[in-house]
Amino acid sequence: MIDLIFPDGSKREFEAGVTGRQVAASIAISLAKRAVLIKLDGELLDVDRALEKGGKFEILARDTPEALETIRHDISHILAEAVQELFPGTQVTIGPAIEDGFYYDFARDEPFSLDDLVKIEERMKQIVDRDEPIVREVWKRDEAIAHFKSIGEHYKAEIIEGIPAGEDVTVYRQGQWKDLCRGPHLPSTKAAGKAFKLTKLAGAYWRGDHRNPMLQRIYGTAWASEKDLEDYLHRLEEAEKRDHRKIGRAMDLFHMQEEGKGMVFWHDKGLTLWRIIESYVRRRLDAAGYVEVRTPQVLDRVFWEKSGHWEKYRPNMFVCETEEGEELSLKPMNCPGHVQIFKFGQKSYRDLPLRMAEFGACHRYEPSGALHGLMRVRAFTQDDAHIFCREDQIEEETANFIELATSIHSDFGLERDHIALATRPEVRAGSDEFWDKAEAQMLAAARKAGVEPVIAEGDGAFYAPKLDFVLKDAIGRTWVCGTIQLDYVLPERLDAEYVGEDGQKHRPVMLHRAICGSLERFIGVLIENFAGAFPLWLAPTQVVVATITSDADEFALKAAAALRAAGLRVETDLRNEKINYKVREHSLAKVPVIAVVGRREAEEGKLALRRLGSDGQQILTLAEAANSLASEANPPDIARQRRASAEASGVREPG
RNA sequence: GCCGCCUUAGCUCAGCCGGUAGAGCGACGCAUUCGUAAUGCGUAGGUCAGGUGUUCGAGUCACCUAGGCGGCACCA
Repeated sequence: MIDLIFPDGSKREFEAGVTGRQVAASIAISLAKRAVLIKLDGELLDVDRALEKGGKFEILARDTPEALETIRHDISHILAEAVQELFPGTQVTIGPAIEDGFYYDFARDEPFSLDDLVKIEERMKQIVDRDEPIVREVWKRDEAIAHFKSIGEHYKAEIIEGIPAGEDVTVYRQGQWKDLCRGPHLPSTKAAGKAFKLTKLAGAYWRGDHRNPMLQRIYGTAWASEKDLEDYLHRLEEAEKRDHRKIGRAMDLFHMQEEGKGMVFWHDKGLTLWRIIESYVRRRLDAAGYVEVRTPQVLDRVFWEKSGHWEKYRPNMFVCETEEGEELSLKPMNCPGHVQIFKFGQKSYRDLPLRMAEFGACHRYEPSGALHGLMRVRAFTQDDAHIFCREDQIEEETANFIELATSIHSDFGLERDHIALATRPEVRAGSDEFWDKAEAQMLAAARKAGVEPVIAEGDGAFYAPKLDFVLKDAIGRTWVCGTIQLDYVLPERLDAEYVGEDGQKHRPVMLHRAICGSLERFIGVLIENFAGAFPLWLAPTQVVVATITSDADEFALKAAAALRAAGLRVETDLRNEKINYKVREHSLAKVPVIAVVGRREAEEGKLALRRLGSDGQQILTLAEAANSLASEANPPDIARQRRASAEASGVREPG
């Protein structure tokens, strides 16, 4: 007999060998019908699996997250079955559930086509209709290897060969088709449902290693219901509309072209956005006690040899030669330059922490396949800084940085999803003791700032752990913006030192940190976050003064001048077009405020303000409009200052 | 870099079985002065990404190159 403990805490005895479905039936027939999986002591099992031991027991229906993942996994198997039916000779490899769906990797000489995808999808639906029972079988490891080899499934055989000898393996059978799989699965192909769609064809290396052969991966999405599927496809469409490459062109922010792969041509509107961001960040850094520097763009090879980049990073560096035979490299990063400034003259412990910032233009030769709009480029500007400090200052500096970065991200409307602590990678410099210490320091600093980081195992830089800021945008997608990395290595390599209280020379520690990451990428993220509809303080064009008739031209020009004098970025639209047309055009261009001027406004000296996304209007005098828009257009840090000083002066006032 | 797909007017896209280039938007011109998301008419605009080949004939077929897109690998 075995004891099963139900979620409500009640306990019941069952015969050993009872199945989840039988247990469910003992409670209610309807429950047995709905049951697709069970959970025993946290482990997911097939609903028809004979239970050999007792424990905490839960019956899962189709609408649970666990079932959804299993549905996706089932459908990847159905995909593999369909592919092998339609394309005999294709070898299967692996096919897991992933976020929003699943994929399956196949080995086949002939590439699949998009038309094949349609056929495969039809066949998959037939397999679901066939209602093939999905049955778990336990095989001897060696028999399984022999079996899969005999049917020409060499990748499968290789996978099983990785399983320790003597262990049994499980094989799931659906109809005539079998696959090595740990499970669990739903009871039959019908249970997987038809709320799925094959989405893309892609290449992927066997076992994720570029030295291995390339397989063909078929991606799909799968959901518990048709409605969820539709919602997902709709979300995809919405995300596509936000694509920064599309919006960047539509809003005339930037462009890229063939001759400058991975390089951005910033147009005036895009650069306006850039300048706003840069000056905002610069103000925040000034206020946080940073100094700003600028270091050379191109430096002699000798320099990079000393820093270690020539050896480690050479393939990613843009190198050039001069007539005189010098070999130079564009800087791929700013750190070695900053160390030179630190080393210039003598530094004392009194100078620490020294927070050295640079909006540093860097060039990296990224593989062509990695380039992606503004998100991954070859020429970019980091909002970089290095904090030179003593070891006992690491914690406080890191905690302060977390606060600063958090505040800046939230000013840009980006919510934090989590902070990741990236720990020691497999290939690394330094002893385990060093890593224990460094990881503990970063963890303590995060906690000091009130943050519990999510551990990202093995994601650290080769020289030290780091904290990465994972932000969430308006539609829930996450982006990594901002990082802080602890570095004991570079100060050592480049021989940076300061004189301590004891009069002796000491090695400083370096904290590499960025808040936006690269300005290019950050602007890309902002474009997608706001779908181009920037808040007033960021909008490249804040106000368009649009006339209804040419009688209002003179006043419109006067109004535009007055708004500009109040510090706003203003354009005029005096074209001989209907106001409907102008409103539509500027709305599509995501201009936050359209100031409409007709004969009436011109006579009364007023503006009719129309906000993007609303059809109401606000009639204000020119002076009122200039005042209220100008104050609304203040960057968040300046707005806070104004509020604070207003409050301070308010306190002093009597009464 | 690797696998697959794509590249036609400024933009978005049609173009069948190979027969010599189309639309909408935009631009420009004219008319229109019209109160909150598209006024009408007209005009111009193309070495069909580049190259080589097959063919009487190539936007269309084949091959090569480049760029883009989707993944993979990469992102010290």
